[in-house]
Amino acid sequence: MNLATDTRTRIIAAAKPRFHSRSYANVGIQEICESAGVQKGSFYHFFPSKRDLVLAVIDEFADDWANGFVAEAFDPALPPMERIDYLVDAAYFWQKSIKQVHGRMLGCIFGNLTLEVSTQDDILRAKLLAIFSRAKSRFKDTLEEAVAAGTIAPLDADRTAEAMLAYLEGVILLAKSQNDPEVIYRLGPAIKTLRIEASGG
Amino acid sequence: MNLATDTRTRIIAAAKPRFHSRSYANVGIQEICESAGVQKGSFYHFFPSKRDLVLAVIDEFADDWANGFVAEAFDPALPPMERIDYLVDAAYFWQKSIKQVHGRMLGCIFGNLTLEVSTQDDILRAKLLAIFSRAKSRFKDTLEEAVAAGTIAPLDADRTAEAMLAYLEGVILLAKSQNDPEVIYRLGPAIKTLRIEASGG
DNA sequence: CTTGCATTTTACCGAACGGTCAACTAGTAT
DNA sequence: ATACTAGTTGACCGTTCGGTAAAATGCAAG
Repeated sequence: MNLATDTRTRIIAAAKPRFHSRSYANVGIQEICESAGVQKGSFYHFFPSKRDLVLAVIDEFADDWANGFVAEAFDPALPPMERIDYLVDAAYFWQKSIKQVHGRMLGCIFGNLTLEVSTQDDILRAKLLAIFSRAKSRFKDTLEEAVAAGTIAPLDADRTAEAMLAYLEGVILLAKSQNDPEVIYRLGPAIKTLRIEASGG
Repeated sequence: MNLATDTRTRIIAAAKPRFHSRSYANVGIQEICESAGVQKGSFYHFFPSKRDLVLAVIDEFADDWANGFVAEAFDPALPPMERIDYLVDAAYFWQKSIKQVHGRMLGCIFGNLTLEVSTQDDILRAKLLAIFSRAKSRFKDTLEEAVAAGTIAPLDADRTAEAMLAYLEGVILLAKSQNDPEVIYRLGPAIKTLRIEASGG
């Protein structure tokens, strides 16, 4: 059972950087198996299909984030709006370090996959949507706390949270198009200028 | 020559909706040829490679936009900031009509392709980057005009333009993840709240 | 010692991939 | 009439795709 778990783990570990740096369609199962030192038959013992693999990969990336930068950024000890700054900074430094190692800016794997597969696979789309929903909730809670603390004027926290998430994804997209993480540094802080007013009371 | 031009045109016409609704890697040349009623050998008479086809497809989409909604939106007769509203509205209505016909929100082809291929093909990335650069310039000119007219307070027009473009792409990404163009309607107008202050005078 | 189960190996499937090639057709210019 | 050229055809290349099936292996419980 230890070995088995290890095989599954190795498959996911081999798949993660590949899906991140290329695309879903462009990474083959054979390549993943070779890199993980696993036979293809073994692969299909653990994953019914390629889609199930990418589902597991998405979960791992989400966990990495949740336990890493996101946990640091949304630290209740920080003043609410500083958490948002922290998150943007984290995205910047992460992309920058990836570029230093890999030579390219890889962007956000959730955004990448969303644009590639969400018209073709509703299960994948739903999974990605759930990730974005959680992210939005973090922003929303933070905004509500900031309003309660009087740090910012009252607003529609739900919509503004969604807008901020959109902006962050858009900034990373533009940065990827320039292969330059400095775009995040340049544009990221403006996330706090986004506002959607509360409607009707 | 008329017939030849027609073949090339038919190939591009067949390719456009496919690249838009699926992805670069997921659309094969064979499928495009079948849909266009063209033999594969004929395809390679007009396009040296698949990449050259998608380059031509990108150009056509860019022309469609430039001659369509963009020309309407950035009408000098409109007050500057209303042009930005117009563009967001245009994106909304376009995505909505695509969804009505196609059943799905397809998003922005430039954003889609950027996230899919820009780590794998620098020529495609450069082409996409050029498209984004032009879009940014439109925003920038508009912002400068608005500042000159006193409609908005002075700001860093270049960076704010880039931020607005990023936001628009991000909103479309999020809308695609929900397969719901209403996201654009909901979040789009907040584009005007984005501001990056001019640095150092 | 044996049964049973999880895991692994190996060979294989049909289909699709991007791209090539030589032969052929048709129109045009000399 | 002939030569040249743009366009078209259809067969073909080797490779890779996601996925399957059966046999072999290892291990643990009865």
